[in-house]
Amino acid sequence: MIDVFVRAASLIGLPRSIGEIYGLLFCTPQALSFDELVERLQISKGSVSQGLKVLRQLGAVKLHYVPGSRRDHYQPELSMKRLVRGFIKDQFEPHLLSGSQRLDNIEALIQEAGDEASHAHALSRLGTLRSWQQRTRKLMPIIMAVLGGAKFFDKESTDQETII
Amino acid sequence: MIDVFVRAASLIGLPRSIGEIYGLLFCTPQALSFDELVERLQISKGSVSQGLKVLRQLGAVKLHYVPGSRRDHYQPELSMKRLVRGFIKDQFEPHLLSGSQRLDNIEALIQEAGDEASHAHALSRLGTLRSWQQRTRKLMPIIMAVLGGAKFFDKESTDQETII
DNA sequence: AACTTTGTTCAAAAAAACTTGAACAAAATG
DNA sequence: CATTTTGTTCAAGTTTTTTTGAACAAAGTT
Repeated sequence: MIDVFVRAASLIGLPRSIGEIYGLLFCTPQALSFDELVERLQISKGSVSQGLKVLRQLGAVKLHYVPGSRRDHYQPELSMKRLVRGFIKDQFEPHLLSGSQRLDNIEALIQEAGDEASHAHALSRLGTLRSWQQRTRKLMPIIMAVLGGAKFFDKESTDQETII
Repeated sequence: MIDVFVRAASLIGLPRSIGEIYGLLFCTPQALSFDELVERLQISKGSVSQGLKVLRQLGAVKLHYVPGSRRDHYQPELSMKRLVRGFIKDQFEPHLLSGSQRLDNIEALIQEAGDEASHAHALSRLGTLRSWQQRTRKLMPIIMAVLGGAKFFDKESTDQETII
């Protein structure tokens, strides 16, 4: 079963160890401590520390207080919506934001150099990029809405425009 | 501008060279031949060959016949919808399909071993995985619909099957 | 305060991914 | 049919990413 998460992790560009950690937490009934992860997965403390750091950043694991123990215990986030949101916030949004800036820079560069004809083509392609970016932005909230179980697509509102 | 595509490529787990190839095709007004890609990007024939192979598989480039030339010429796919569809078809769907199988295998394993209590927990988590998978499946056509502007979600068919 | 427990950091080692280039195949040309 | 053009394949080299483990910091115990 852990293997499912190792594959999923690699699918979204995360290292094997992170898949293993989340996978074990997902499978295990109780919250697990740092040491238990190291021991049961047979990976180094360094990997577990780094892996948990990333998983916390993504919001994929939560700290869970265990009475009578000084160690941190971890539980997996089980809400798909929150998992996806964490991933998008952490991995996609930064690129989208810096992307806007970069496109503006490119526009400036186009103005500076090049002949008439290539100007026109370059601007046209820049327009394509901008439209892609805009559509990506529009898509995100829709994905979140679908995962959240919101009822956007019922008989009352079948029109796409009202959805976006 | 090519840099934009190099970053985008690495974001979705594709190597730099592929981003460069698509990026150059995207920027250039005319279709480019194999040789022109090698020469203008200063990368090896091997990389260009491999890169074009992947881009063709993804449907991200199209062959473009140039009269009087024996060489293959390439043009970029500019429709975001087709680009995304190609990516999903090639990179996601195989995982989803094999994932279903794998989950069935896991269910069989759960039946075989383990005590009463862990049984219950394992089955519960398996259910979570199945629900994630199902929601992912439902999401794909919605994404396509938003990108394509097709009106899939009318009163007659809100069901996923009719869309695919 | 000295000692133990718990977890982080980071340089070096190991593993994985990517690129190169030479050998090879396929098809057109002379 | 030999030769040239065009593109693919794949083993070896290079680069990048991931993992390890030892040194370190922080905080709790005795």
